[in-house]
Amino acid sequence: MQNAVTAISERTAEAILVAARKRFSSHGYDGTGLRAIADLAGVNVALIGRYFGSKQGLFLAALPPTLDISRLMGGPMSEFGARAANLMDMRSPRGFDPMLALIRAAASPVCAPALKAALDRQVIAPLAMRLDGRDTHVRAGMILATMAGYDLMMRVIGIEGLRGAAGAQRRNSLAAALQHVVDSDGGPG
Amino acid sequence: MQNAVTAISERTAEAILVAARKRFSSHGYDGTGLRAIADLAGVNVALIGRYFGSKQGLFLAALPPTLDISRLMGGPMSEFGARAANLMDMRSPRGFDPMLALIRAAASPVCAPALKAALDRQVIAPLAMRLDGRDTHVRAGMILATMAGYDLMMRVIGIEGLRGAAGAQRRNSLAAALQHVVDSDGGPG
DNA sequence: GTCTATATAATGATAGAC
DNA sequence: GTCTATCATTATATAGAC
Repeated sequence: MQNAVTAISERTAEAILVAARKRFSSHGYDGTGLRAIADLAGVNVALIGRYFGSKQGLFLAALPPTLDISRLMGGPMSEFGARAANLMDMRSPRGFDPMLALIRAAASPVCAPALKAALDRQVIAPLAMRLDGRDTHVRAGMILATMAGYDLMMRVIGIEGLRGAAGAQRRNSLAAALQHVVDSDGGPG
Repeated sequence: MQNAVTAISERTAEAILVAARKRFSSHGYDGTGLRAIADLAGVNVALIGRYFGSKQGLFLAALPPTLDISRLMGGPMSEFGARAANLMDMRSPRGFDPMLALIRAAASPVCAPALKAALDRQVIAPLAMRLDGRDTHVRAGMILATMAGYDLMMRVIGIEGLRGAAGAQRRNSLAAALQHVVDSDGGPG
């Protein structure tokens, strides 16, 4: 099925998306130029305009679909903290990482609304549904906030307090913090 | 005391710093142009170069000195969670906010090292010293991560799970999460 | 489907008049 | 101390050749 305006090469579009995710993930939205993406994808800059219309269009096509928490949800909630901490620890420091992309792109006012919509629908809602007790949406928000804050401090900024410690200490601390939110019923402390 | 190169107006330098903090706080480092800062400060663009050398020089002069946690530390650690949650809730949505500036500027590779140094020295170290038990630096890192993640999700992105809830629920959830890290001794789960 | 070429605007930075 | 003027560069976006 051909596009109405111009013919489309599926592999070119995919190469642009892959490059865009890498670049947005490592340099944020404002810090990323279309030329850098095009070079990384090995295609001409003009093709980005042809395929995605604008920089913002490319961002919308690249990032929100990657916010998938199925691996996080696979298992009992009594082990959520440990499971999440292990998943966050296993990721390679290089390449594309949806959480890093999210953190770095959030700085841009043009990205925040799209991220908000995607997070509410694809992360908060399903996560809240798995929580027992009160204030499930607030606690789901706190879980996401804890994971994002951990990545911000550990991987984006790299504070010594976290990076200088043993991996087991980090995992334990993160797992405990997450599990505490899961297990709490949301009532006042 | 005059500068070696050119004469200095203290009030002009301060106006530039104030404007830079506001702008970096709301639009990040890459999303902020020197002209926007100059306009907001009511001064000429060229003066920024004269006073701070470069955009990076201005950032280094503007942001790190504002990372002050003395108000957070004033009081017993048994009430740290509630105190922090209240402080984070009281801030006005407008104007300069060091935490928002930190979150939005961290996206830039040129800013992260300076932020890391400032956070390690001015936040993690004094906070870890106030914690009892084991792994004090990791837990101090988790406390900072939780607060930053909360602001990222609540104020920068504004996910509905947090923003759509009553203030008391948010404060309780944040306070409980922070206090749990303070009270834990750092041992495994 | 992909390219060259370009329009238009904004960027950070600096030289030098006043 | 502050300004005008301008530099070289880069940005996003488009028109149109092939």
